[in-house]
Amino acid sequence: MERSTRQRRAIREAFLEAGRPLSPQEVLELARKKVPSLGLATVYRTLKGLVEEGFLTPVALPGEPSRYEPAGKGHHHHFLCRLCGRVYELLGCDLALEGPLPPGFLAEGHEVMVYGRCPECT
Amino acid sequence: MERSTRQRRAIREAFLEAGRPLSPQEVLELARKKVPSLGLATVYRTLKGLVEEGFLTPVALPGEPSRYEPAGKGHHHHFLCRLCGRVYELLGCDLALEGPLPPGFLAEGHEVMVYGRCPECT
DNA sequence: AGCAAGTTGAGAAGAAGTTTTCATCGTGGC
DNA sequence: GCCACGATGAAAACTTCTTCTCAACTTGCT
Repeated sequence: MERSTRQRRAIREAFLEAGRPLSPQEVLELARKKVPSLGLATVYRTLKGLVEEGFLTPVALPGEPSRYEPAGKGHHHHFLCRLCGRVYELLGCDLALEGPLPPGFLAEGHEVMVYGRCPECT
Repeated sequence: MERSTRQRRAIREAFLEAGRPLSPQEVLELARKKVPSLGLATVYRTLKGLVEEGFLTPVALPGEPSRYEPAGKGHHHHFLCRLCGRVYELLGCDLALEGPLPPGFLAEGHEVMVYGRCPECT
């Protein structure tokens, strides 16, 4: 059976409190505020479990370690701050794409990444 | 001084003939048709050189090894075939984004990846 | 409280892509 | 054609991220 441990609670809370996609390293740092002894292996194990159980979904980015965010949000995209490396969620999607493709191509989905500076790094 | 070798010519030609972004592995396979003894280390060395000299630019994608494409093209995006893994260039950019950002965010650029099936994989 | 079984932390190990090492080869200037 | 020096190929090493191992610890049930 799956147990509720201090570590798992701390990791879940980290996501709810951060309100943005987190990398395993960020999860480690945030959750250590509550459970200082927390190890990286536990973070990875727990992330894996939370993805399988449907609480989180992975967010893949080019040349960066994956982030994770609470699942169940609608279609949206992300913003990566070039200074601090934090990822934020962008609500909605204005992309009217998936029409002007060359013949023979069939679109099944898309990802948009916006790069720039976040409010913290102005 | 920088020499013109069979290997480097083969790698350059691979890009001109492929007409799409190539991964180091793809470069190896294509260029080996002309220089069968070609090694992966040479591919990486040459790619690095071609990027520095401005002939190629890297194309980073989420969870995939970087592709490279001839530099100097205008702003455009890419299509990744989920079956064969090939990347194609999409001309133009319909993205009217970079306006509806939350306050405090400053956009400096963006990337769009479209996923689906390419003509080869229908 | 007692205990079986799941969980944890630290370090080792693994995976995947990229770079370095080094002996040998090839290019281009003379 | 000669030769210095850059380039090559194969394998080892390296990076970065992720997973595994295992002894020690917790949790949840009784």
